[in-house]
Parts: sequence; structure tokens; C-alpha cells
Amino acid sequence: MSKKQSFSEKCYSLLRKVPHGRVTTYKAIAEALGTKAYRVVGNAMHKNPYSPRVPCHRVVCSDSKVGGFALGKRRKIEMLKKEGLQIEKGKVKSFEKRLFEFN
DNA sequence: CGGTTGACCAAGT
DNA sequence: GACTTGGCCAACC
Repeated sequence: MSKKQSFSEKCYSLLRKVPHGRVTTYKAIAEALGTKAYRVVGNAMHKNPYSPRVPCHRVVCSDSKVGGFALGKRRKIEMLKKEGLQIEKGKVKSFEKRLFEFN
């Protein structure tokens, strides 16, 4: 564990806490880190060097929309469905219910 | 140090 | 519901 983590690396660490079958938002992560850099979170996910280690596919938009994915959002949706989530027209069903919050 | 870049967000048209 | 606009901010060059 390094001591000096970049903002992006902090995102990964935080995201790692998200349990199976739950989702979070770019905004939630940014705010949890004490900033409003929503976009930076997205940037970090796009780079995501920790692919399987960090569940980047569990991050969605605040509007309940699935958002994007490096390998295509279609793949992202499939993975989420596999985790028990229900997706409809690119949006997460019961989004707020499935939303995991960092305390 | 300035400019560009986004897997975003919110409000408006 | 699709599209536009302005704002936000770390990382990169």
C-alpha cells in the first residue's frame, strides 16, 4: 500500500469497497473524497489499470444511467445483470435501492 | 504554468 | 426524450 495515492488511485480504493450486487456513482465517489471532480473519477475509471481488482462496472451516472465503459457499455450492462442488477434501456432499475453509500 | 481532456452533473431548450 | 450550455476539477503535455 503506497502512501501517496493519486486522486485516481483513491477512487479505486474506495470503489473496492462496493459490494457485489451494488452500484455507486461518479459523483458519490468524488464527494466521498471531498471534491467535485466527477469527471476526474470517470477519467480514472477509463484508465483503470486494476481491471478485475476494482469493480469499475459498478459505477453509474447519478441519473441512474449506466454511463460508459472502456469495453463498451453493453459489456458493462451484462456484467451488472450477472450480479443480480436489473437494467432497462441503459438505466439501472431500483437505482437508489441498489446504490451503495460510503459512510 | 497554461491549455486540453473527459466512463460527469444539472438545468435549460 | 434528444440536444445544448455552463460548470466542475485532477491528470497529462
